[in-house]
Amino acid sequence: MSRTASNRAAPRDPFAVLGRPLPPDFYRRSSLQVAPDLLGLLLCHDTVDGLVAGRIVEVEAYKGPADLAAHSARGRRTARNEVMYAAGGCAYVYFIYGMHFCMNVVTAVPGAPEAVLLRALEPVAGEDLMRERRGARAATAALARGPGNLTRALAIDRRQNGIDLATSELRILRPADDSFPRPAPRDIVRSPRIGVDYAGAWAKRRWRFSLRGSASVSVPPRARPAR
DNA sequence: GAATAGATTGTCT
DNA sequence: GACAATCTATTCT
Repeated sequence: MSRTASNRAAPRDPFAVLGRPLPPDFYRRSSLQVAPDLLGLLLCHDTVDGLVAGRIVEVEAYKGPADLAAHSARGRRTARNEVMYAAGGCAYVYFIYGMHFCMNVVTAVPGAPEAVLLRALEPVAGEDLMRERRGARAATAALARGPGNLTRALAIDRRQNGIDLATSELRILRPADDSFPRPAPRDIVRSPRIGVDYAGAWAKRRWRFSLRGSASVSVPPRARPAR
């Protein structure tokens, strides 16, 4: 067959084998609705070093202005969190503790400052590159366990702040492979968010969502039973 | 196994 | 000047 014209014309899409982007409406909902729906999807980053992808297994919803744990609490709007006020579907990346980046998915409609923090992935592609970036000879399940480790394993930093997650080098995809099925509701665990004790009653809300049984979830969702 | 401290800097009061 | 949507190693029990 010599029908190479169309092949030549089509730009190579390194993401195509992994899955397809989500439609804009997926992100234009409350962070409380989007958060559990992100579980099982793929976060992928294509850089000069190679393509890396992981299955999202742990997230947290932040819903300003009411939510006092959110950067947008009480309607706070600064240069740092400005992108939270944009339309859902882009990345919000910020620097914390002098050494870590955290990545969020902006949700809801323009003007509603909501986001979902991505806390952990199970490696799916580019495991060697992830391990190289993490340095240590870490276990596979731990390569992107925890928000700081996730951004480091995927080489995510300020440069990705505000970019579109459907069209950029950093994307979220619905997996094409049947070996990554949509998680059943009973496999989604709700628990309080991590590291927001300063937010009082808001810290007790179970706005963390994780996949039951995943070895990559950062903090065991259930407090250890006392015995 | 649980608790603690140190690293290190952008952001906001 | 205080502190943060963290991680790791170390030091207790």
